[in-house]
Amino acid sequence: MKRPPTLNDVARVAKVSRSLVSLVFQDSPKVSEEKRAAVLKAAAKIGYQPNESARRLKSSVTKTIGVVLTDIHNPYYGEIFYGIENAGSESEYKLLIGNAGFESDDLNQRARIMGARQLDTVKTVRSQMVDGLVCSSLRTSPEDLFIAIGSTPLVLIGHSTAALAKKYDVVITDEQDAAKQIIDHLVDFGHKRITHISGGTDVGPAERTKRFLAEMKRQGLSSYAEVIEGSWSQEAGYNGAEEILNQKVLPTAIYAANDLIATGVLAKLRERKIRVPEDISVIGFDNSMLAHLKIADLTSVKEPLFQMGRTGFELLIERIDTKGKAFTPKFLKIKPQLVARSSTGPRKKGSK
Amino acid sequence: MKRPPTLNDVARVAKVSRSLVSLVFQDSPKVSEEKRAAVLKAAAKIGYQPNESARRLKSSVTKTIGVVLTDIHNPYYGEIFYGIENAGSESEYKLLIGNAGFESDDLNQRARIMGARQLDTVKTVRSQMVDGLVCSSLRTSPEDLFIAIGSTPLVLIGHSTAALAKKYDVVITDEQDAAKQIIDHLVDFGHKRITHISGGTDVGPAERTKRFLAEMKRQGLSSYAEVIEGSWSQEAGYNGAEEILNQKVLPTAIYAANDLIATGVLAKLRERKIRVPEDISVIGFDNSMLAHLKIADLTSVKEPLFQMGRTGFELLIERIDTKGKAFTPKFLKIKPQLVARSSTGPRKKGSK
DNA sequence: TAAGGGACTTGGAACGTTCCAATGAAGAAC
DNA sequence: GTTCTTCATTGGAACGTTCCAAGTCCCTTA
Repeated sequence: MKRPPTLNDVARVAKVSRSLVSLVFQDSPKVSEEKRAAVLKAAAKIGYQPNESARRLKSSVTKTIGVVLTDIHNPYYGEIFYGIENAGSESEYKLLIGNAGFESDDLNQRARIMGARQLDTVKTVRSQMVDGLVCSSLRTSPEDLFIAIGSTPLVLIGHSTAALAKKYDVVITDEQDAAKQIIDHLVDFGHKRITHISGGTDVGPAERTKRFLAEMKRQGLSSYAEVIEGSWSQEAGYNGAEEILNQKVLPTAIYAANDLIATGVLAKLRERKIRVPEDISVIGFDNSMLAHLKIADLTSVKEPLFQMGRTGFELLIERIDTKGKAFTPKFLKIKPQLVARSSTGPRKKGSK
Repeated sequence: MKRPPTLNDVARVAKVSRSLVSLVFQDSPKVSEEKRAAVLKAAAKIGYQPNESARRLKSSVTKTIGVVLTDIHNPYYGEIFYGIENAGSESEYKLLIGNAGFESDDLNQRARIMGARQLDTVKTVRSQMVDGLVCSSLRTSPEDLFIAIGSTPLVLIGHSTAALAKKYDVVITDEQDAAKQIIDHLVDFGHKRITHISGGTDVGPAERTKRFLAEMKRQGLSSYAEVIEGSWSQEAGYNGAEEILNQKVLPTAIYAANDLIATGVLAKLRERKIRVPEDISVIGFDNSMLAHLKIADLTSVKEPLFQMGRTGFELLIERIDTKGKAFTPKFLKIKPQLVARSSTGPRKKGSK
């Protein structure tokens, strides 16, 4: 059970000093080509791999960024991570991933448990000596976070509070612009009577509902706006659509708070033989793979998750490079993008 | 710009020795309650967090398992990770995640690039001093892997080759049983003429096709079996279904190599006003969220990914605990589970 | 021929832990 | 009252790296 080879082993084989080997692996320009080749050859021969832990321990700068994801299982965070990794691969930084766990469907539980687990994950990742941290949708209390994070630079993606935004950079979706694009798209098709099926009363979905109402008001359509409270599930869409269809005056368009809800709406409409988009237009949110499905072909709004990941990473690097200097935290809103498909179309003639 | 507090800082504040503080954080039983409380209090006061890098460096046993995922972005690996994490949280081990990148849609590229990136990731993760490694769907060459991995215990999940299975434990889906369950399910409904739309010619999908044909043969239905070559996309299903519908004699059931392909099939059948399951039964594979959708409601086979993750982790721990002893690598096949929904039903009367 | 300088190379002292062997203090046994 | 045992506590030596200051070598230059 021999231990893995170390710098010393390489040095012995290559007949040079420990320090020289270290320099070679740091890509230092002050090593002669001759020695460099000898070292590399010796390293390959005995299968040497630098010990990352030792490296981290010694140097104050580790060229490593910690990424705290809320739920690897969830494609939403996967997409954000995609953006982070994409920016990361263009830089000299390595990424260290920490997963906070798995989001429960029970929303009350979610906030409570996730907050604690996220905090643990932040601590764990930070204890590995990273130069900075990117966290997605953190829900910990600000005080706990301040202590856990110390002076390590931090960027938040996708969720924030006033207390956090005061100290750290934040990158989030521009929800106002999303609502504007959605309502504009429907209004362009002549729609007025629009019903929103919400994702619930949690902070995120509530914000979405609020923006919907604000945008309808801006368009002078307040009296046509209606909201049905739901949840992030297809059942919410299915039941919500049922409720809508039982009304005397039907809306001509339904805006579901996410794609999953929208598929529930489609299922109900299909069951009732109501044509989409001829009778009713349906619009979703996320532009997830569900929207892409030919059996759904859903108009949807693409949250700029990839872009948010990229921007978050870049912001962090900037913060690391200027560490120590005073700064005003940035609060960036990234604009989403509406993707039109066949589930939306002109308002049915004769409808009110 | 002060550095984070260390053991020494805690020791100074608590007025004890460095070693004592270390013992407290290792939950050693030989520390008096009195001192333990004092240390913990001091640590909380100055916000001490053990430095994981230093810890890893010193101890030969790190109680950390490295997990190499092929593509965090992909729910398939997410589900495997879920199982690993679930087993991990019950143990005393921490998890360190490495992501090999993102699978390209181009299958040729995929194998080549992914192999290299996976190898890098394995090296990176191993360089952090982990006690063992769990890897999902590795596609590296065995020789490279042997060198990169050294004597670190390793378990492979989801994919393997003869050369790898000779040295390492492997956990994979029981594809034969999956084929059996699918054909049994359809035969029970009276189906004979069954067409398979494959996922392509890569190792994984080819295996699935092979199992389909073998199972049809076992049932004495070889002459009714047909295979249409496709890919992991809804277009493959859409076009495959088109091809099927242009035939003189239609199959009474279509077995799509995964759920995404199956949704393409559904889209085409719906377009042609062919009823599912009354006219043709459709069955998918993965039991992904697509199968759950009310607009698809697809009978599908659930790959035991969660279970595979769990089993893989447990196997690894076993291997670590008996490290140094000779062993015969295990090759475990986990049985999948068929989930019947409304896309399959009795064979249409009068069809051949 | 000696001094100066550039280009490489090297030893030694950290980094924050763990672990071993050694210490001291207290009680138990003689 | 001495010796033995047990227990909690401690100092010191690693672990594999990096980084600094200090070489060494060889080539210029006066």
